Parts: sequence; structure tokens; C-alpha cells
Amino acid sequence: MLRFQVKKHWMPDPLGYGIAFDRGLPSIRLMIPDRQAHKRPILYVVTGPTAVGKTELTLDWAAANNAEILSCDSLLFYQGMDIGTAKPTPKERERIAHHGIDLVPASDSFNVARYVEMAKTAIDDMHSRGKNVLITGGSGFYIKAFFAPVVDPLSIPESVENEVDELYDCKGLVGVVEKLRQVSPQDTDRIDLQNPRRTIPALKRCLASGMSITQLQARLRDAPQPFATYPKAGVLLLRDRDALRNRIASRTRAMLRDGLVDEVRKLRAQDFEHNPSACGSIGYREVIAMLDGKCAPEQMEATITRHTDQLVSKQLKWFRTQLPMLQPLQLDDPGVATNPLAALAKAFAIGVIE
RNA sequence: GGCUGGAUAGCUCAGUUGGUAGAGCAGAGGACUGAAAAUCCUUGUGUCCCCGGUUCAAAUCCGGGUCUAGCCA
Repeated sequence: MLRFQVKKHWMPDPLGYGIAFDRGLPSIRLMIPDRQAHKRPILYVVTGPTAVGKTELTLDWAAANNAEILSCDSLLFYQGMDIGTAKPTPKERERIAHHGIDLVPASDSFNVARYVEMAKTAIDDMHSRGKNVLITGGSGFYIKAFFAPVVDPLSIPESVENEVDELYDCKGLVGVVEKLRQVSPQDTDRIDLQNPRRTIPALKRCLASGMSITQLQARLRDAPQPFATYPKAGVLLLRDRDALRNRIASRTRAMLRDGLVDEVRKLRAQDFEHNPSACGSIGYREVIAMLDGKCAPEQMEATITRHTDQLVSKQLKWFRTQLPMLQPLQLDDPGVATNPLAALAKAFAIGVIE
């Protein structure tokens, strides 16, 4: 038999459901007068450059806050890419349930649109089980999806896909740009015409929608944000560059010691080279080059480390220019280093975005 | 010790018949609609190893020196 009781003093209700748990007995909040009433629970988001220490801190936070983790990393979807991506270990995943990891074979490519759909499902699932949601990872474009629309809901017909791909194969970038000028005259300055990764999809979207680039851009800007109904608390973890460099160097060494080369051999046998995002990622591409004799084995570790350092620069630029709403948390600060969990809680409190 | 190369941007190197230098990488900044650990754009004054010579003019030709790589003793 369930016993309900009305609490005299309401504890903060992290899920916003109006149900707070007290010694295992559910209590019902009869009326919910505050403005949070119709709001859904907060999505807690933690990002930061690679090797900053996201995994350790977020696992502790999740354990202390009845949360599960939704990965926001563009490589952790891929099965078998464990060592080189610093994927949470089986032990860590046993401690805290993770979502968004090992979703597809490494030979299949995933993308941000599929990620958003997966994330919606995972979030609903966690909430339905009374869990808090902690989103963490270093893929800036994917993190942005929690704060702004990042993809058009448009579906592109196969015929359009083929038409544009063929055009690019035959006439190259010039052909694509020429067609783009016909389809969307006057506003081709709104797109990087020298970048095939921008022009090809843009042309596909124009052809599929019948709209110009300007119209499509305006529509995306005004599109409903996929997680609009949730308040978000976003924190950006940071460290001094030198500290980060040292952590990266020792992590790279550890990856090689732990069998990164064997991991690459296995993945190659599973055709992961069909997926450019997978086989071109840092750690993997350098090992492939070494195995193919294109890179001296004694150079490999230093190359991986350097490329990872470059990734940090790129990530920091993205965070700076695209995600200014995040609350920065400098992990090297003495006050933070002594109690990072408390510092994170504080940063979340400051960083709530309705 | 002898012979032959080499010495130019932080690194690897181009530099045409002499007209005071430019690529790639690295670094810095920027962009970003289904590959984002991806992709693209912008950004280059440096004792051209040193000293002397030839010349209107030398990174470039000549002589000497220093360092360096390889070969021969």
C-alpha cells in the first residue's frame, strides 16, 4: 500500500515533477505555485576540451545527484572505438548508466540529426525513471544542439542526393557553385563557396525545399529549438593550456600502452575505414599511417599528442564563439581544485538558462 | 686528413640565364545546417651561415672560413 504524505517543508525538486522523495515515500505537491510548475526538469550540460577531466568529475556528480549520463561526443557512438576515444570504461558505465555510447558499428556513420533524435529518447527514458540528466562531451557542434536548432528538419530525396553528388563528381566545386547561383541567386555570399562541405549540402537543401539559402537560414534560425522546453544548466570546464598539454601527453602514452594499435587492427578488420569520421579521428589515423608505413613508429606518439593539442585549440574556439552562454569553471583554480564537485554545483546554479 | 653535397621563416625545403625571397607544416584569428576529432577562409621583414671579391646590382658568380651530412683514408 502506498502512503502519501504532504511535506511541510518542500525540498528542491530536481525533476520538477512535483514529486519529491523522502525516505522512499513519495510525497505529492498538491499545488505547484511557482513558475517552475510547467517547466520540465533541468538538463545539466558539462563540456570542455579533450582531457580536461570531464569523465571523472561528471561520474562523481551523477553519483551524488541521482543522475545518468548522456554522452555528447561525436565518436563514442561507434562500437569498438574505446581506447582512442577515451570512452568511459565498463566499470565506469556500471557505476553510472550511460546513453549515446556504442550505438552503431564503427563502419556506419552517425550524425548530429540522429544524435538529436537519440538524445530526446534517452532524456525521456531517464526522466521516466526519475533520474536527473547529465549531458557531457566535447563535441561542440553536438553540444550546441541543446541550445539552438542545428539542423533543418528537411528530408532530402534520394534523387536530389544523387543529382548533386554526380554534379560534384563531374564538375567539382565549380559546378556546384554555379548551380547554387542559379537556384539561389543574390545570396551566395551567405555561404562559404570554397568549402565543398558547405556548398554541397546547401545545394541539396535548396533543391529539396525550393527555397533560397537566405530563406533556409532564416527558417533554421527561427526553428523551434529541440530542447526548448527544458531549462539548461551549462558549464564549460577549463584548465591551463600547459596542464592540458601534460594530461594529453600522458594520456596518449597510456592509450598506446593499453593497446590502441591492436584496437585499430580489429577495427580495420571490421571495415571502419568506410566511415571517414571514424578512421580519420585523432589517434586512429596516425596508427593507420604507421601500420601502412607512412609514419615512423617512433614519431607516432608525438604526432597524436600534437594533433590532440590542436583539437583543444579548435574546441576552445568553438566554445568561445558558439557557446558563450556556458558558465566557465577553471579546474586549476585552487578553490575549485580542492572541491570540484561543490564548484560544479555552484557553476550549475549560476549557469541556468531558461 | 681528402673528396662531394648542404647551410634561406619556429620546422622541412623551393628559388628559373645575377634584379634584396616563397611553398608546405607549425603558430594566430575567423567561419560553420545530417562527416564537426570533419571541412573551409585569412595571416609570412627573414643578419638568405660568416668575411672578402667581381658587378650598376649577389641568396644566386669567385676566394677564404665556420658548421653539418655522406663517402674515402
